[in-house]
Amino acid sequence: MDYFEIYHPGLSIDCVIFGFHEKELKVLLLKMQNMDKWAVPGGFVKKDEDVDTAAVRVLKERASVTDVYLKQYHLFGDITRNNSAYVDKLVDKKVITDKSSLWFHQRFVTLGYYALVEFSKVTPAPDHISDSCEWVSLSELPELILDHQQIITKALHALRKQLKFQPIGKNLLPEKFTMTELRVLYETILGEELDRRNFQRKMLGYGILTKLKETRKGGAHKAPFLYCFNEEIYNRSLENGFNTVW
Amino acid sequence: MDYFEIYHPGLSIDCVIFGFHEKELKVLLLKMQNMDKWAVPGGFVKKDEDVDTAAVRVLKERASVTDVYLKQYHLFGDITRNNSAYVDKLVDKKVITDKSSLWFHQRFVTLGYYALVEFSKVTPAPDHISDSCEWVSLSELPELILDHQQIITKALHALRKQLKFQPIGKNLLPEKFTMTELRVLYETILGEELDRRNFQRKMLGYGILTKLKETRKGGAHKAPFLYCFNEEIYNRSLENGFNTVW
DNA sequence: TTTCATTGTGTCGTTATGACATATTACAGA
DNA sequence: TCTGTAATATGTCATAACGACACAATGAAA
Repeated sequence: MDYFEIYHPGLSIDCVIFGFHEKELKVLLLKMQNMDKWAVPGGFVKKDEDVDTAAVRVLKERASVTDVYLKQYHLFGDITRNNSAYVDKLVDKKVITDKSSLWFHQRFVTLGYYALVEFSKVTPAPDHISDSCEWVSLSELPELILDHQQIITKALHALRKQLKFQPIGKNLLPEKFTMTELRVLYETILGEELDRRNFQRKMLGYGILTKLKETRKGGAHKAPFLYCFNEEIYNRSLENGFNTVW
Repeated sequence: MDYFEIYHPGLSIDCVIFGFHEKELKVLLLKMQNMDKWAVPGGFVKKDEDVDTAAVRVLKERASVTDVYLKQYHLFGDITRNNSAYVDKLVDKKVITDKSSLWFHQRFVTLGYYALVEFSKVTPAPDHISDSCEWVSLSELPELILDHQQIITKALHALRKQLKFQPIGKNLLPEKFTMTELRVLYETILGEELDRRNFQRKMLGYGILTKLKETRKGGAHKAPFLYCFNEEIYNRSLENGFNTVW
């Protein structure tokens, strides 16, 4: 494969995939073959491809993830994000061929996207250049290549900022969910506890939720009602934002 | 000049420079030599240069603007932003040489920055490849090259979003200003009127302003007090944001 | 049947907000 | 010098939003 023919030079894409499970925010990470460091799924932009399209493709190719909320949040373009040493190691471990190392030795800027996906809909599977693919808690991040730690941190901050004035949850929760599950999602992203009763009042005030007749049985306690998002109002709020803040 | 030697391939930078004058939000535009369309000041990223540094350099080289608030807001990477036709015209008009046209014919993605500057501190002056440089009202934008219209529109939206939960004004207003001047700035950016009295109450509530003893005389009316920003609290609010919204 | 954990709903005092009234004052013109 | 004008400084008031918290309801387990 001749990278130089196919791909836009010096530009890569990295996708921070967020999932929510067991009261924790997780990211989907890959481990390169024979390497001991992890990475966010990434890839390159084809010469005749929109960058947004490339991001969707990368998600699909490298993490088998489709149908997600995907958002461009930052271009990482510091000169210090040099991967020469790393590339040599990749060549050494035969993850990439010596011939293609010329491509990888270029200086790259990388465009960061974050994706919100429903945890249960993703079956982590390594692609042909990774030997593992796993959900990892944000609190237990392993050692990451290059500046991927920073890329994840900045994605989280961007997500928090978005949460402040836009609805969130549609791609992180199953179709039906309880108010508590939604609140715990907010608490997890924000990293702080929210009052159960006030949260409900405020959230219902936005009108983005539809209360269902069903309840979720199973716990040794009163069965909570299920909710789903009102697509129309949800999407309108995504566009216009709330005029309030968490 | 051999662009291929010096610059990072396929990556450009465009800076939307906002200034505020006579109750209007303006942007600084350049007109290329012998061309009838205008452009936002832009440039390329050197191979050994951080993209943020490149943005600062571009501002300085092309618009003689220094000491500004500068923020990266979006990478424009659609394949439709093709400039082949435009480049041919540039060659035709001898704005660029035929030799360097190879560089310009590449597909480019462009990184958008917006800059906030104090109107009076800038003396628009065309650089060596432009034949004019002017402040232009957002409401009276001339015909622009490529997708520069979209680049400006998106910058304005990003600025509005920022305004919603961060202080703004330090780089758009002179050191000392009246409450009315600050409010009119907000009104201009938001595109809506705000209640004079409620604005003052809310703004003072943030604590980012220091009321001065001086007043601005000159009008046939009560002289308004002058204010300046409390640097420390202003900067802290820039970091953390307000927990409220305009 | 009792207990427990968690949910549904409501209250209350405080603060923030939007709408608006009134007093103040620099300058212009009589 | 006095008065009118235009804009500012400051305050009031009713309402809405918010944070803190109380208590009843209910599914399942003991």
